[in-house]
Amino acid sequence: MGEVGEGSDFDGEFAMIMANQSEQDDDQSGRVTDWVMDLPTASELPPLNLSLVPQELASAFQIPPEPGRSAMDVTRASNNTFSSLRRNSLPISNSNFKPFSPFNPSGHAPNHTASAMVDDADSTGGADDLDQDQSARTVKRPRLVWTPQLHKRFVDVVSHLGLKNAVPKTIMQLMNVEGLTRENVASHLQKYRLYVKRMAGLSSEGPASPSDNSLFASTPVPQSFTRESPQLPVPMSYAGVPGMYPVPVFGMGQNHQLNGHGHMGMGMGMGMMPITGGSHGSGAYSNGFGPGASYPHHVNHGDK
DNA sequence: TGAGGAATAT
DNA sequence: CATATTCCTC
Repeated sequence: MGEVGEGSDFDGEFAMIMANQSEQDDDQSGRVTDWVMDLPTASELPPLNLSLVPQELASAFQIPPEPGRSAMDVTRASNNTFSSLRRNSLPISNSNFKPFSPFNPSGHAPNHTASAMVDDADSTGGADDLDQDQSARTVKRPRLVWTPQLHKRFVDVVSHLGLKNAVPKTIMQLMNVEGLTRENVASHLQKYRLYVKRMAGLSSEGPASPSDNSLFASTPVPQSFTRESPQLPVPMSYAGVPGMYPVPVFGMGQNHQLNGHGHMGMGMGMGMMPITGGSHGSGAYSNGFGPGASYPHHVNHGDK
């Protein structure tokens, strides 16, 4: 008996990031380049238990005040949904909240939490056996859907890294979104750059096509990009709440091409919300989802 | 090797 | 069209 040396030692990076926020090192000598360390501490964590539903609305619908929800609960819920969406066979360990790995990114040894699992010491007779090795390999990931939220995070990270340092791997790491692969980011980045480039050329030129329903249109591109500024300190309070990272949304497995107008059914958003406290005028929106329709309409600052 | 990035593919 | 995958170069 004696298996599992490291209890929870998945991938270094992730662990590191989380460890940072966990540590109470207020050592901000002003040299910390890693804004990651800027992550809020446990005491600064946005109220997870904040009700997403306004009290008025809640009472109107007789919605009982949300039960105490801890980060763990939220995360767990997300994980639940997530896993059930893809396969539903991942026993969510309700021990600690951390970016679990629903599947491994690029062929990484699956960290066996080892618990109620049979230690398969290479079952020789597994010739035609059911390949339950669908853990990660052999199984194709569903298409990643870049929701406005995800994209927002993406833009935030990219803008903070600077166009120069914004490379897939780094972006992926800083986004720290479970399930996000380098390829995902690379692909998106490619398109994003294209968009930025195109926009830069038309900076203040050409009519803004009202058809800009593009995801990109929803998230303003940092001027530093369209422009050519070295690195203007564009402070941003990144609200990367450890433990409840936005779960990437996936579309349907394969076919389904969505015909021009009319929206497809699916509609699952992420359970995030308090990204960017809203002090900085970076994004502007903080809506909690964007499946069906969200952006086509401009933000209405409350009703006048 | 592995990663970035453009070119293709689906 | 939005992503994914491939291909090529460093």
